[in-house]
Amino acid sequence: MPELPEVETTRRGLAPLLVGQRIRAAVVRNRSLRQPVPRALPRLLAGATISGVARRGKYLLIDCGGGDVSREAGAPLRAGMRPGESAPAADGEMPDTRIRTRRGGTLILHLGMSGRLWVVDGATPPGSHDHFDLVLENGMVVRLRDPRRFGLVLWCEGRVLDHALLAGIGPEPLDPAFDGAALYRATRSRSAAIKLVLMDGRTVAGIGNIYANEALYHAGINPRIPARRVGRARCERLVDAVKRTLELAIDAGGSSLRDYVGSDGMAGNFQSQFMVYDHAGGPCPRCGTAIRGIRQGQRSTFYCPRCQR
DNA sequence: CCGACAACCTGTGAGC
DNA sequence: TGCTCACAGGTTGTCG
Repeated sequence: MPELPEVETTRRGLAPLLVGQRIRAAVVRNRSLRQPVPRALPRLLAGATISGVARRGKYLLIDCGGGDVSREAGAPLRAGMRPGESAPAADGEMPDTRIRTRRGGTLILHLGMSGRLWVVDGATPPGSHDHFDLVLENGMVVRLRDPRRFGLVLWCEGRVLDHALLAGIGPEPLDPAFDGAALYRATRSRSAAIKLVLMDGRTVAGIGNIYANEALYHAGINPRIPARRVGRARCERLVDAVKRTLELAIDAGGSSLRDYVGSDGMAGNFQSQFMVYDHAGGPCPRCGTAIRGIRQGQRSTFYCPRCQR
């Protein structure tokens, strides 16, 4: 499910619901994801205000930097205290401004192979693979479901783009800085197949198996060609195809995000526009030749042997 | 530096 | 029906 278009679709769905909201609690039911969910996460998140929902590659970044100035950091909400109400300062003392300004940080989420974020109400019982909840003061719950547990839930203080997991990622594919010249430069030393290099996050962020297959089809490039042998003009074409494919998929709401923000949420339907992915043996939409299915780097590759040279 | 491969984990569908 | 196997949208680490 989650490649860049699905993560972006999720981001766009969540952002208007989350930005400006205060987090009441974080619930961790299973810490064993790709990396252990930090033990301190519930403490760090409780009381934080969400100031933004961003994306880098396939990582979702929930900015909790909005200072929590209405109650003392670390102090639990007292029973009966209304959300947003200030805790009274200890008798006679001035409130300590140091602890009233939250340090802030970013919640880093990755959906792995099988992760999804849902918005449910607080009464919805969690399923067996619902590992993490973000409970908002307004009662909404953002729930992470990830059966295979290749996903991530991490916390980062300071500049999140410098985080070890993000620092080495290549340019955003939809950024103007990712152009034919950039891809050409990045591939000169790469003898691996162009499809594998395209899926390598250091080359460009967020291109997974589906969209690597689709973009190479649209560009008319054989996925097995060594990257360094893809010339200037073909790099231009490939970048155009990557951008066009991703934008179309985002417009379609991703490839299979169903009900991710409740029962009336968007249902992505980009699957219906796949030209080659999962179409082995079927006819090429352009020339009718049978789509070929092969293995590259332990992933399935699909291409038209006639249209892609 | 590069590339090939295994590993992490659960669910699903095909074939017997 | 039930078993076994291959494979699934991602990433990281190890080895040669």
